[in-house]
Amino acid sequence: MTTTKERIAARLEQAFSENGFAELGIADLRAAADVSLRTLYKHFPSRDAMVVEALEHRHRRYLAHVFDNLPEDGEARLEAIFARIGSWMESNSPAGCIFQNALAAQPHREELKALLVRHKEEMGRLLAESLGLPDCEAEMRQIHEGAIQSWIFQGEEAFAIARSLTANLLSSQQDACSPRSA
Amino acid sequence: MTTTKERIAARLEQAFSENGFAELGIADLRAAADVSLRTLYKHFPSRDAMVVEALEHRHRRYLAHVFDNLPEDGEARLEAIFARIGSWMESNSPAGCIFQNALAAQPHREELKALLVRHKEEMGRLLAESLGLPDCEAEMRQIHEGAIQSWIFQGEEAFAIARSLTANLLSSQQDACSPRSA
DNA sequence: GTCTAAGTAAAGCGATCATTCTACTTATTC
DNA sequence: GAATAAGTAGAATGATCGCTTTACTTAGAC
Repeated sequence: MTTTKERIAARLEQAFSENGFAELGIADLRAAADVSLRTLYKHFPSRDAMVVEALEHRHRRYLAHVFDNLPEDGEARLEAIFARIGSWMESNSPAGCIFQNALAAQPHREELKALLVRHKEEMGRLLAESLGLPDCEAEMRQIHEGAIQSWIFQGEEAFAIARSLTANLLSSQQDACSPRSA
Repeated sequence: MTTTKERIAARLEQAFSENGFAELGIADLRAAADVSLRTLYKHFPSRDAMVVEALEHRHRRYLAHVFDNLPEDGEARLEAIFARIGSWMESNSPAGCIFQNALAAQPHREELKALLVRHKEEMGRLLAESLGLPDCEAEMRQIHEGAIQSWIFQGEEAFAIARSLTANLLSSQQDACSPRSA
């Protein structure tokens, strides 16, 4: 059972991801949510709250898409992860990472920055964990970030490059990943 | 001699980089530019044009900051490049890459996307060239992107990681960089 | 069958938006 | 010293903004 609020959040997420956070007014969001203005404000007290809930919804959906039911084998897993990220961008992110886009629209809102940081940290943690690189969270965070942000101008090639940068990382630092202060 | 238009463009660039592109109205831009409304519109026919000119100004200034008078020695050069990018972010980009932020605010404006692509491609080209990796433009574009976009949540560590990813790239592919379809 | 909760449609609110316009000042040039 | 160009200050415009409110409908629960 999906509640009304969840259904609205899903539609808001999609609307924001397609059009960014600056151009959509309440009238547009209402139309995208396909509810009356009164119902919209009943579940979300303000436009700012709609942004937050859309990001929360996005976070859950992205993690599930990338990490649920990954293959056991290490090499196949590396392959699968970047393939899934690629398919996500293709079908869900025509304008890039919506956490970055939300913060770009309101750079002084600490709440949005906190959501961005939490999202990116969890991605780095799960990526490093999934690939057996427990000491390379920061590296994986950064390769992930480079891949999805480059996708806008690099296209699918971005994920092949991310895979090869990750392979370099695996072969160069099989034991320790930390000596970055060199 | 700097013209009035250049002086205004520089101030608009700074205002946009500090506050993003969604929250600043014409009144704010006028105040940041420190000119009258009439003068502002005399040099820039619309708010959209102000955004474009600010990005053009940014592009020139960033390239000069990163690539002018680099050391000859290869290792020192690698060091210097990421140090300069780091100092740029520190003092010029409190909210991240303004090309990405401008497009995030108006994702359907092809003009802004074209400016972003041109900027990122030129960065990849000059980075690869400077580091003696002529076949690794795409890789350097992506490492650069990962570094500056991670800076928001990763801080200065992002540039140490970018340096080490670049070092991995140098040692793994000293001759050819292209076999990405593996 | 009445009560309550949750929904629709849409008018109204004051504020703010980008842009244009009027009236005036200052500096330079011929 | 008149003409021109480039500047200032700020009022006016009509559209749009986020949000609230009124009036009405629908569907179960007891």
